Amino acid sequence: MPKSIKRTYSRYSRDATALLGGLIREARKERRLTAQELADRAGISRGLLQRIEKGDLKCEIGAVFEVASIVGVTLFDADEITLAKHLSQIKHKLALLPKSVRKKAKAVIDDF
Amino acid sequence: MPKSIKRTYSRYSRDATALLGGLIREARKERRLTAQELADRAGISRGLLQRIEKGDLKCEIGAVFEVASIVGVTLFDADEITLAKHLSQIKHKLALLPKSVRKKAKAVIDDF
DNA sequence: TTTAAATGATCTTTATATAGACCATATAAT
DNA sequence: ATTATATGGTCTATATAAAGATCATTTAAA
Repeated sequence: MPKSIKRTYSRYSRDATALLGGLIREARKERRLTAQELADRAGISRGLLQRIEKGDLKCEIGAVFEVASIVGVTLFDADEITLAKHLSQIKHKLALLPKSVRKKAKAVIDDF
Repeated sequence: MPKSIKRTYSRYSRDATALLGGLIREARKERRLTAQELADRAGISRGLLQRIEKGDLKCEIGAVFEVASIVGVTLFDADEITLAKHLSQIKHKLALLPKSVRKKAKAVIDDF
């Protein structure tokens, strides 16, 4: 990372991450798990769980999804079977699409 | 990070991340954007976009959500208004919950 | 078929996310 | 009210994610 990373995030990204974190926190409390307990189960530190629940955009998605699934917050509101089905469908559809996206070589000069 | 991080991920986390990446790739191609173009728009490198589309669990969630929203892949299948509403609802519900989770001080000895 | 472009992969450098420890505060239960 | 505990924050060391460059391969279009 040569130049320091200063990403900008859209409102949607910020809201979505904050909502996900809030849902996780709510689900954790409903299940009466302490932050430390949930962090242990997910194999992460308590500090990272705090950031996830706060909606910090700079957490790795794997850790977020792991915590979410432990407390029952599903992103695709899908059970495993449905999720796997969606996954195979996507792979199938992607196999049918062109492998690479090509731009038109030249713009059409249509106004002479 | 004293000890090297070797996280384990559940099948759900892996599938969900892979599905999300696949949906992003599909949406990108439908919109006829090259990987470089999408990466530029999201303010990330092409390499990171590649990992996101492959379903790499170790990408920051902010970058993933940003890319997803650019190509129109919504996680909460919610427009911004609905998302904001959910967000405020969550905050409200969290305000009503106990601030900290407490364990019962002592186990009940119920078998004498 | 030819060719230019898109993709996939690898490597290096550097910024940074994370673990783990610590401390202060808040708070639930006694 | 007291007290033990959960939470929130800070700090340091270190593993690692990301940028950017490069190269090979694939592939869509001419």
